[in-house]
Amino acid sequence: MSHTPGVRQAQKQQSRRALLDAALGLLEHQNLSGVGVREVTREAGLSPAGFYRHFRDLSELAVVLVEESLASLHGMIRRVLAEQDGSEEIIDRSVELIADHVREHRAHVRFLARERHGGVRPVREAIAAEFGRFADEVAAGLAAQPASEGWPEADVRMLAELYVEHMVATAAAFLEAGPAGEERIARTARTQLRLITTGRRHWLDEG
Amino acid sequence: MSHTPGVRQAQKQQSRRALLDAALGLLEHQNLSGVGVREVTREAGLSPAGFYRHFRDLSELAVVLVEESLASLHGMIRRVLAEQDGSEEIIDRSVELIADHVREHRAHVRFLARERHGGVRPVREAIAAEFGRFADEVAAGLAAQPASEGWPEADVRMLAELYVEHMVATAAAFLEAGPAGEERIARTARTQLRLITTGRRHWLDEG
DNA sequence: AAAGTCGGCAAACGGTTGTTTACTGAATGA
DNA sequence: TCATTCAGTAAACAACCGTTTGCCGACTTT
Repeated sequence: MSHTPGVRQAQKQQSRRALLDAALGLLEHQNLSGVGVREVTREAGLSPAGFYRHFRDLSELAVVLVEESLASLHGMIRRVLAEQDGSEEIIDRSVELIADHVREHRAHVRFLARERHGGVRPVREAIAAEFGRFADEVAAGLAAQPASEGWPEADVRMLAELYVEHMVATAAAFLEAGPAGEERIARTARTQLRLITTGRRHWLDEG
Repeated sequence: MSHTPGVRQAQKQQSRRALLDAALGLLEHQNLSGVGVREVTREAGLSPAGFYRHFRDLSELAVVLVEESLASLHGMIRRVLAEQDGSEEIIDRSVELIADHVREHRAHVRFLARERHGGVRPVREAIAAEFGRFADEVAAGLAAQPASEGWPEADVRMLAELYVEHMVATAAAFLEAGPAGEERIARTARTQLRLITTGRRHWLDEG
């Protein structure tokens, strides 16, 4: 096989992917500050030096992981917002979606929860930035709902942030709980969402 | 000086304190998985071997730090709950207390936020256990308030967990924000608390 | 077919690490 | 006073670490 352009690039991408996957796997049980270049390359089946053909740094690799992790989360939030209003069913469905997401992307969620306040500045900032965009999107979705009529923009934004924060907390709780405690977490999360929604319905009545 | 019993113990406690303080200092900018025994002893002014006269492990030391960190937080929550009900002023005061606490115990708060989902199992579990006790205390405080009359115990508990989660999130946000963005964080936190409180007031009206 | 590009490798660099060992000397109790 | 305890030490251990170097050989372009 030769003279077919793109083989080189494809092989390189494959190694790159192997590095990213290996790192994500290791990060499920360790901190970013706890994994090393050698460890990652060992797991990926490369030589230590090979790492530097792809990333300058482990934190550079981690920033890529951040983007990938939140891309999948983004898809989820879009599905939630597509449905109508703050009704009872949409709450059940949201929590179920979060649970599914944690089951399917356990490593990504762990990584985000772990490094959100972790010791590596650039990674922390990347996560914060993505979460910000995330809240923007939620805010836009909320603003489009009838329940938000007459709401000041700032209030919509703070509600969005509250929802995002709650979603992250719920996802983290799912992570920690075994399949046994899953239902308990879900029930609590649903009730909390119902309470927040109650507050939302009566927000303009007072103050 | 001699023959005065207790000198030995006192000196040992002093070294122990030095180790704990050194570790806490280092943990302000690094992950627990990122600091080493040698690094801590160097900072504390001990020889590496000296560490093992006090702790078996770095994670054993960290668990002690967890307890110390939450002891100070405990004092804070007691002050908040001592005041009356979910009125407007108590919300302002709570957020102000959180801000103060972060200013005064920055290292402790950083440590908790960082290791809450960190890579060291025993530390994670210690933090989770303490946060649980914490929520218990908040729940007890809430149950004693008139606003909780007629509430099922489970609902009080979930409200307590929501408050605790929100408090932790707020504290973490204060950490990340420079003194400039502090007021923005505080304003958002206050509004969110007001919304939750609104939900609380109308909780029994529906559903 | 020849020349160039470049991803991956082995090896070496100087440095770090956690932990154990045998020891010293001051605080202790008899 | 004398024997004992024990916090702290220096030194050594083998095992790692991140990063750079020079090189090879398969892909790519001309």
